[in-house]
Amino acid sequence: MRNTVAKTEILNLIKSSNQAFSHAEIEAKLEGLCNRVTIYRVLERLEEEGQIHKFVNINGVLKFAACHDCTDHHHDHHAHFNCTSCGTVTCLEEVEPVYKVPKKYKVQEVNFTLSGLCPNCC
Amino acid sequence: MRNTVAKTEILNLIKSSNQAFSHAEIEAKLEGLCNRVTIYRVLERLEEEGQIHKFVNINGVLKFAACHDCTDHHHDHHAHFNCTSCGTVTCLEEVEPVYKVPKKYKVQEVNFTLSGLCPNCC
DNA sequence: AATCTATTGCAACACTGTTGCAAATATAAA
DNA sequence: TTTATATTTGCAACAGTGTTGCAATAGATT
Repeated sequence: MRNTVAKTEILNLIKSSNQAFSHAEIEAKLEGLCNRVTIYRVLERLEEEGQIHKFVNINGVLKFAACHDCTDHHHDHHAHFNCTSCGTVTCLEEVEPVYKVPKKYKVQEVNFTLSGLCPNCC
Repeated sequence: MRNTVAKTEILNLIKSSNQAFSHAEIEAKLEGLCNRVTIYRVLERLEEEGQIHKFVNINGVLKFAACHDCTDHHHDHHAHFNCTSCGTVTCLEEVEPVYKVPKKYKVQEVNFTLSGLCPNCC
């Protein structure tokens, strides 16, 4: 993947935080640095590179967050916390659910999103 | 809540299955019985009544499914399985994740969605 | 049958995300 | 440094999901 201003800025933004960002939030932070479509495409490539991972928040919106212990692709199944008051979504890297599914299902991905009040809003 | 044809049909549809339905799927099954906005509003009321519960699937789309052991509101935290091949979403009533979150977070809801291949698509 | 209130249909809208295509630009090679 | 080329970008247009206001309709109760 080529090095471009858009890529650098978006990656810096995401890597600098343990929060997950939506496309709209990234667009606001970039203040017109690039077109909105470009943001979608950069996010797609960063995910393919394994630098970020994406998931759906409780409102059905895609969120993007930095990968810390991933190699070429996202592989851990940590939980995310979605605050219903301030809207922030945080990676809970240390929280992984334990569960047991009937063998007839072949599980490939896991979305485990908790919601409620974050420490700031409690 | 008043008894209307739309309410009856939508509730029958959802209760007759252990699958979760999206708005679009319900609209297709009802074959023009009522307006699409009505479907959204009936679903909203059925959820308030505790007859169905809703959650977001892996594509960010709302899914609605019957409540079996709920009283006035949905309160269990069972898993859902989203098949990436046929798109169906199934309630796994017997699967509940075990996890531990730092006390500073106040968890109110849980969305635990597994995805991969369902028994039919394996 | 009359009344009141909940429900419905319609139109219009906001938001999220995607696609095709031409123009611009990063990178590697000459 | 210039050239070549494949990637990236901007633009316009679009599809899908979900929401709102308002007037018309239809349950339920009297």
